[in-house]
Amino acid sequence: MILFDMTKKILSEAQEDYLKQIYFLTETLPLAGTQALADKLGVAPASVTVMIQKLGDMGLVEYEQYKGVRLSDSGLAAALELLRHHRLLETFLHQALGYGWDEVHEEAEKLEHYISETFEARMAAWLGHPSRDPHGDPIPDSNLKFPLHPEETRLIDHLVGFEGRIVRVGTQDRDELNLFRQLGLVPGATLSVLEATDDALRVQLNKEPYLLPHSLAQKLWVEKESL
Amino acid sequence: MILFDMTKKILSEAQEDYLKQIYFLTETLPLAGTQALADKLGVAPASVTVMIQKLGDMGLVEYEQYKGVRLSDSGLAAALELLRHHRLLETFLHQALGYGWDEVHEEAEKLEHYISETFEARMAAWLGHPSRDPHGDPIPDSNLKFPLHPEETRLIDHLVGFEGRIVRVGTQDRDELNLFRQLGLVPGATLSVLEATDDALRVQLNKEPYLLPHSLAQKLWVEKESL
DNA sequence: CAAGTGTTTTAGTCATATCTAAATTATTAT
DNA sequence: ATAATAATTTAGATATGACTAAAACACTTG
Repeated sequence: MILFDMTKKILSEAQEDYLKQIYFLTETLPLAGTQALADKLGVAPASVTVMIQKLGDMGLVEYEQYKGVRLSDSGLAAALELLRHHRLLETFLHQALGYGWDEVHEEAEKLEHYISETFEARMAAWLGHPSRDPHGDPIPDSNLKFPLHPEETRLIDHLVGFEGRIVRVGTQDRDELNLFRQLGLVPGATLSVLEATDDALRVQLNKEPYLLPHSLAQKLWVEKESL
Repeated sequence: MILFDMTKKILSEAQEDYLKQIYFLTETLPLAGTQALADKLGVAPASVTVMIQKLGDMGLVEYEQYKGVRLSDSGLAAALELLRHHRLLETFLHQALGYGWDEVHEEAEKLEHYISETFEARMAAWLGHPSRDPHGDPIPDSNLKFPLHPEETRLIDHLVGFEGRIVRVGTQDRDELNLFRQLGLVPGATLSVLEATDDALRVQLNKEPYLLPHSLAQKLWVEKESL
């Protein structure tokens, strides 16, 4: 006899934000540390400790004193649900309401906590169930599985001679996004790598050569030109 | 020298909900009472007292002990801003995302607190700056002035022989909305009053006669058929 | 106009989520 | 291996917004 549906979440905005940042930090590291979380969330480390203890009691994270936290299965589901909300919202704001790609993040950041499952479903349908948001970031499907993009690679990993198409611009920073946009470095743009130096990449973009510092090239994902 | 922009509000969801209910209650009465607010908001009277004291300190309401509250100018502006958000959202959810008119209220109730001014403006533009929401309720314009609908009258006030068009269905109750919809009593429908009894109105709607209890007729606003 | 009834306010608690300062644990370097 | 440094946790406080119980006020009725 099921007394409570554990899949149904009643989480506060703060709790969801913690889960989201734990998700991002544990994409690279095995555990998310207290200090790192405090930095990302803009709160004091002591606040993080208290909150992750609570999230641990709720079964959303696995927490080891002085070590760090990782998401549990239910915590991961909550984080992915939130990520789906965020990226669908970004796409919808861009496509339906004409938001610039530098404007979508801030609005989605707030609304992601408050839209219903109905809203999520209707946005997805309106958009034709997109698999990427305006920056090219993948959108988990309604079962919270990521779409497969097996050809996606980091521009920085490629050698001279590579030709392909930008599929993803990995930053949320408005100034940086505007810079990418200014340079034409947006999803769909085609480029080839002309030369690689220690701290930059010379690329050809729409017939024009550009010198692309590693700091920027690092944030671009590409696919080999197919067809 | 202006230190703070008092027009820019940083109100909590709870505070906004109080202002909204004070607004609705003072549409009919000169002051909103503690008990009435408690009922509308689903909280204890003691909680209302504390909150309206705080809103009074913030200059959003005029509060007299044991008498009740009314909105100040800035409180009214905040309430109307919220009402604009709510009704634009209802219209947008209906028009853009295909929400039924019985579904829009609940979603708008939450989102109204969290959308930006940008979102408000883009919705309004997308919709062509509508002056009514899906139920026919008027939407304050961007200066928070209500659109003029001088011909709008209550169906209940009309005599036998009246012919006109429904412009507004004044309820948020889902079951009641579905009933109105079932009967074809929606904004735009034309009807005429055939007969008036003590507790009901016989009306003709799309060639079909209906017996409309006062409890329902009370909630309909109409305009005389122009053109 | 005084008494009783019902509404409103005050007082004291609780839960959430934050903070600072102090104490504790872990890591790094000598 | 120990001492210094850095990260983490605990303890105690604050703000918001809710609660219950008790006190204060206002209205209505005899």
